[in-house]
Amino acid sequence: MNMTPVKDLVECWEENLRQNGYRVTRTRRQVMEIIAGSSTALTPREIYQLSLDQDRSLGMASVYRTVEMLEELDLIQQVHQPDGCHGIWPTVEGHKHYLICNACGRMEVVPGNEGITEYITQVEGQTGYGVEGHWLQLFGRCQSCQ
Amino acid sequence: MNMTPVKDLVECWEENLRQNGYRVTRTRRQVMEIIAGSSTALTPREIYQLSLDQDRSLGMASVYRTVEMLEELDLIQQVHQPDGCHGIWPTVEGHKHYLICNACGRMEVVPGNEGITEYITQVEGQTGYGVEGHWLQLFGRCQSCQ
DNA sequence: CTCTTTGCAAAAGTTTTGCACGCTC
DNA sequence: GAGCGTGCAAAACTTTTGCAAAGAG
Repeated sequence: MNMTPVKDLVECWEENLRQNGYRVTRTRRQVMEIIAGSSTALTPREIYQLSLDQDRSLGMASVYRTVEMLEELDLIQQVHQPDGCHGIWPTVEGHKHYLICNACGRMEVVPGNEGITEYITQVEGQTGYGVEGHWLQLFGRCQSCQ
Repeated sequence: MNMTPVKDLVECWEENLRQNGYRVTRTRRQVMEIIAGSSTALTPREIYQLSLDQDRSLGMASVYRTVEMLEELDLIQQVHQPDGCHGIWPTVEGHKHYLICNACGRMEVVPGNEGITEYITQVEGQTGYGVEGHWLQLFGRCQSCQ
């Protein structure tokens, strides 16, 4: 359901970096490719570990700094996983509904629908809150883990 | 919207501890009261800090151990907050829909509705996933922060 | 060539663990 | 009283920071 090819996503991010005055370096590209190419949400440590398989490995500090920058540009975000840990995942425009497999960790993005919008309006009326954003995560088993 | 008085909630937890063979100690009661009495989700450090105001303060290790035990018994759970940090919050039976104020951090629990259930069925049909659980968090501003 | 970014290593912060003593049951 | 639970301090791990050297524009 995540239709964007990795390469396009990384190129889009690189463009975003340039426009915001950041340089596009080998290190940053490496981090972006690992995040964009993963089917699970990764921790900084996992990004670092994955870089060890490549011809040039990253420094932990650079992973943290790059992740911080990407978060600031709103290109990635942290998601909460069933085990209570954070993971890093590309930001998706519009509704943020994630579908996460409890067995293999695979994550996908699913579109929202009007039912959710109606529900939010209903909650606003009942509570007096002004709802500015929402975030839905569904946990289950993907087809291959059933 | 959280109707359970703190005292009842803590008593219910204590009962649960006993039934599972855990002892009810002063330390554990103190941690439970802090968590149950908070209107925001707390980190272990915050629980520890709050205990410093009391006549007897807790050890960090006991906070971690008590939190771990309460999580195991499914009496509390970690929630993801707008700033990306974890916080500890009492588990609510049934649907887990949280409403969090972006300004003051106040958290409330809101009931679900059929719109959500329909939505989930729709996603299952479209993706082939078996959805076992879901988790909705709404972010906004509570009445006093508007 | 300038000035940002990197990797290393050290520092700061968080979480876990071992152990002797204290407190529930 | 028996044995679980506590607090302390040390260890393990995670995240941040300072700085000289490397690399992008």
